[in-house]
Amino acid sequence: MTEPDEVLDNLAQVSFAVMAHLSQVAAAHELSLTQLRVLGILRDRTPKMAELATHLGLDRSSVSGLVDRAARRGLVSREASRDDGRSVRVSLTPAGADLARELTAEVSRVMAPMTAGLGTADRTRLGVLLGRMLA
Amino acid sequence: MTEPDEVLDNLAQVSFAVMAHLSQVAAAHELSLTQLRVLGILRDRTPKMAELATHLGLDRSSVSGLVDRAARRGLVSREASRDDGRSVRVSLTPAGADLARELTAEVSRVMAPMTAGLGTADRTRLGVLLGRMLA
DNA sequence: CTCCTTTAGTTGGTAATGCCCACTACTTTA
DNA sequence: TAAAGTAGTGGGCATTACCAACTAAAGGAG
Repeated sequence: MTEPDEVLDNLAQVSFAVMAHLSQVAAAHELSLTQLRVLGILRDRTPKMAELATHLGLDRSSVSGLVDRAARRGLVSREASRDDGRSVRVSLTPAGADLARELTAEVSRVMAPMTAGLGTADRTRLGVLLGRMLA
Repeated sequence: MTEPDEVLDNLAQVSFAVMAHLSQVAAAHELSLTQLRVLGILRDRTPKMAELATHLGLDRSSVSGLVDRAARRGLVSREASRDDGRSVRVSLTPAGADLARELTAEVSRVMAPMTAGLGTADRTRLGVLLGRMLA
């Protein structure tokens, strides 16, 4: 086969499409893709800055500014950790949680067409296969 | 079920993992994700600036600088279109083509572990399902 | 054939991203 | 208690990507 690898190629292609959709939703709310991601992460977590950085695959200093800007918009807040005077926990504000919910719904809506061509069974199968890749 | 949508959720998750891998390969060669993408696109195309912009989902002005920087590194070149004195065609230089090949191989290598947990049959099935989404 | 409009691309200005490095402040270890 | 390590911030930098304004080249209407 001359194919570099069809699965990986398709996977990359689809991933770019997903990113385009996510960026679109983010942009519609004046957010960057990273900010959208932050809100998504904070939906079910309250990490320290360093943990958030690891999660995002970014430098700590990058996350500082990121959280700064999100905080300035009233979407997240910092709370000093009581057990460790150095750390800071980041969490969603009520407004941030509202926005996160809204974004989640909108992402579902925007991404839905991507799997529209698959039948119910195939959709499920895809979900399982993707889930297996995350393990 | 409280799940918003497992398929889409997994898809987004996997997509971020893919992006992380691609970014990693790009960074190893002092390239941004977008630059990597440009090289990938130019592997089998010689688009005009506007076409490249559409393909990337970026503004024309963004692509100008992008191509500038890639050209400064000797990876791509601009050629004036003969039939339309306004357009410019972008193509890979030999060095750019070499790098693109190398990047392709490296991406395959880096991404391979993602599908390692799937058997041959499931791998193929996944490829088909993803391919169907691109149609 | 000349105007007028449209299209292709670049430039300049701005905000955000994300890196590295240096720094402060608080822990932990020795 | 001193030294080493860890958490987070801030400055400096190049890049990214937007918009708006611009130049140059086609295309259309009269």
